[in-house]
Amino acid sequence: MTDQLDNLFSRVLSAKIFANREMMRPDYIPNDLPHREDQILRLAEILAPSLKGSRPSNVFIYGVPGTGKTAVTKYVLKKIEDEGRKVGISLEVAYINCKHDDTNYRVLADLCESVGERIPFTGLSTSEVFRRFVNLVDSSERMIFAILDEVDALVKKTGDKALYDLTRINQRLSRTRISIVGITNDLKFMEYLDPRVRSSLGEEELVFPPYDASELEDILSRRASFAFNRNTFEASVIKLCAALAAKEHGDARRALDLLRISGEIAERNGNNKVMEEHVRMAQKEIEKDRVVEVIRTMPLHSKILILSLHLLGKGGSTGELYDLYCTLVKNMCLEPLTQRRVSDLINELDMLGIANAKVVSKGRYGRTKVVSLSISTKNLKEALQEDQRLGALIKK
DNA sequence: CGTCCACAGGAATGACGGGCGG
DNA sequence: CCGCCCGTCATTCCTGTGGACG
Repeated sequence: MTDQLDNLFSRVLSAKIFANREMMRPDYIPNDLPHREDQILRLAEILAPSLKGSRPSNVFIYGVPGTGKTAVTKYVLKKIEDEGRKVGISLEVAYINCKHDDTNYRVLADLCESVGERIPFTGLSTSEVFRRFVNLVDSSERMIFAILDEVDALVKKTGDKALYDLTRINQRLSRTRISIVGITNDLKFMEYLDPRVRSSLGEEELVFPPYDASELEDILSRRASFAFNRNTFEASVIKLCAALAAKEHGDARRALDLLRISGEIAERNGNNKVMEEHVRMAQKEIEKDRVVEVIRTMPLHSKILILSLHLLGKGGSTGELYDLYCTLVKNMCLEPLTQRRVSDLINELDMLGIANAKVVSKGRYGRTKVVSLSISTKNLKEALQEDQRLGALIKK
């Protein structure tokens, strides 16, 4: 054992692939954002009036995941903050990820906290938090930027009340000004909104197009030239990562993850060069980790449902699936959920990409949803192995 | 061309637990 | 400690519907 460990340590220590691994992490904000010059300029243009003490327009930013929306926003606001400090204007930036904080309450609570007020995790009414926020913020003169990242998650879940309140907040403030930057992955997001919110939130709009393969390649090679040591990767590796990510809607985050994990795999294997096969392994690993992690943390009934899906083999109607699920549940001496609830669970699985669900009409023999599992048995096994009873039921 | 199956999926409501102010 | 408000999960009841069959 000691030998093996020594061996491992020496391999890790002698690995010379990464020069600066931090730069490959998804939350790293680089100093240059290639192919986003237009957006940077445009956003800065919109927000710059804050430096002269007037309230900039609210901005709305669209773009599919991994197109640099968050990075550009953070980058520009950081520059503006710096500049504000120089000219002696107090600017505050509240960054809120609405996917993580997807209730009106938590968004407000986060806003409060970012201006320095501790708010109980729960317990107060939402309007009380709102009132506190207004009072606090207006106690002195300042400019606040509220960045609502992935704001579509919030609205889809709880409606646009919070947004409405926020857009109207300026009318209740006498000294402080708030400007809202909304970021969304959903291009049709505006349709969900109340027209009043739409017009005040969308004073300015900014679209981030997806990166194409050559842009991704450029981004990757720039980043890699800092993060990796010299001569540790082939140009073809970068090309492959870019191509794979371009297929996933031009997601730069995905591309960077892919490259980083490829590097890690190469390092783990004791190679001193990243090869194409490492990239392919990395892609499998990313997918596996995602799926396994998601399933592992699911509630029991969802797991049983997945298992039923697996046992059903190649697709089945909700009716068949529900029957199988019920017998499985009863065998475990549990009460089955209603069909209605299961229907929601199926949709959830579909959203997560674990299952495929498609409504099919069979004429007068009804309408149903044909569901099938879209993950490999191997990954399923790994995800369910913690639960003996479920794991044992997996087919060969 | 109307019927009618086998569900989809919306709305309302309830049970429950966490966490606060008082 | 109680009462309040919250979010989450679940149930019940319900209306809607694509298209093969007759």
